[in-house]
Amino acid sequence: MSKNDLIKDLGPIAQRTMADVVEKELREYLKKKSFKPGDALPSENELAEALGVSRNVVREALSRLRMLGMIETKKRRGMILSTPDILGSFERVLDPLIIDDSTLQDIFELRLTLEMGLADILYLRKTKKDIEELEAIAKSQDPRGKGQAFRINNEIAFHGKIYQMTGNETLLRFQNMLLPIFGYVISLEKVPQIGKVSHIDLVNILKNGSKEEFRQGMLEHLKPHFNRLKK
Amino acid sequence: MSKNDLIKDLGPIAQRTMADVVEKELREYLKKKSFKPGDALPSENELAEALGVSRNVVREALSRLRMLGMIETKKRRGMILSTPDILGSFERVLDPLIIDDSTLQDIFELRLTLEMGLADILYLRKTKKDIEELEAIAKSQDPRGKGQAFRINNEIAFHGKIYQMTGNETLLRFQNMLLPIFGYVISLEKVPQIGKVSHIDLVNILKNGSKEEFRQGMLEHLKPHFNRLKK
DNA sequence: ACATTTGATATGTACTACATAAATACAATA
DNA sequence: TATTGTATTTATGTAGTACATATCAAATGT
Repeated sequence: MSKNDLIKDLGPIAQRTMADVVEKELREYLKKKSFKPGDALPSENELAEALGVSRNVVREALSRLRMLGMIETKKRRGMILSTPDILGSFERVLDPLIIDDSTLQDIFELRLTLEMGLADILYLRKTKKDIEELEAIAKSQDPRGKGQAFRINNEIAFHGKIYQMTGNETLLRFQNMLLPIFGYVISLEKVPQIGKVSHIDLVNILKNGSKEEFRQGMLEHLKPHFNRLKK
Repeated sequence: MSKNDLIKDLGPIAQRTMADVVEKELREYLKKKSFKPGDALPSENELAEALGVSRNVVREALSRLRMLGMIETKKRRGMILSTPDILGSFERVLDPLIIDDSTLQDIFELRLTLEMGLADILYLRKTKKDIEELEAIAKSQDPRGKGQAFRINNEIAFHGKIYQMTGNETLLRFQNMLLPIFGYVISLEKVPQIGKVSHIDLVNILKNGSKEEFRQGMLEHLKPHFNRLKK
């Protein structure tokens, strides 16, 4: 039996450190006690004693929760529970360089999916003012091209504006975080492909067209990217 | 001048601890050195000395990176860089109870957006076998209802299967993580609303209908949720 | 050549010590 | 009385030491 087979069957034993255990323990503790944001937590010493570990270990666990924004600490005042920024932790990890190819591809598709699903909420919330701003962005795009950098920035501005028009702050931030990865995957292609439907076309649809037309237009706009997908 | 005005003008000073700084420093270090997964890192002592902080602080920072899956540590062997599970950290924070209402609403909309955007990739990858499995799930739903719990589980199974059919592992996991929040927001409503298009209808469209028909069907299916959205 | 022992090394954990910030109480002053 | 200054206490932030443990590598023995 080869070593690889063994690894596959057994796998490495995930040896958890005390910090891992304490982190989990604390998380469950917070949940069980149903603390609300702003509530005070026991002191580090109390936690250490209660858990039977050194204050060191407790601090490592707390450091993690602090990074996630689940708790805030103030000197003397102690620690208080707070509402985490759910995308904050995401942001830290989202670097094309450290993510494996398969996941990169998945995220690429995730963004395409979002883009295609936006129409309904977009049509619910779009305002005249927003459309005008979007139009300004679309028109600032010189058809003869001002170089690669400008084109990419314009692309980002346009699609970013669309997300912003949904009025969904989380969605906007999320897509902003996905951008580097999207850009990275695209950059792997040699020849930049451009869809038949331009930004200006999309703006015009937004002005006069229906949701379905917009969705169809977006699909055409993103066609080169969809064509890239593997079956 | 009122206290609130003062807070608005000045705001609290965000005091960063050494662990915060070191975490950032290490992250940039890893990036700059362009380490690849598997590469060995300097020891804790070396890092502490180089940064001019105690090993304690370094460990708190490393503990965070370890939680994110960016590094793995083995005794004596030292630390190695690894590819983080991008959704892992997300999972930790995604609890309806600790997320503020506005973000909950955003995530609710995010899932609706995904659902509406799935059609293209779904039609690219769907197989006959998958559709049969989906049909089995849809048919297991007794129209007279077997109680709330069953209905919810069936709902989850059906939509989960659709995500799985896209062949996008990240997307599937992502939606699984969004489920509790989706469920939570729905549970706030008194009367459960059901769309005109049923699961079985959707399966039939998948069998014979076009992408656009599917999207329209999904919209009808999710209509009650869309109606809930605020303009 | 192979098995065993030994030593060195990096992480994991514990403990101590002290600086620092902040809340509280209390005294002092206008 | 209200504000300001001072002292005390307390919890976090940081440093440092010590040691257990696992593991790699080299030395040793058969």
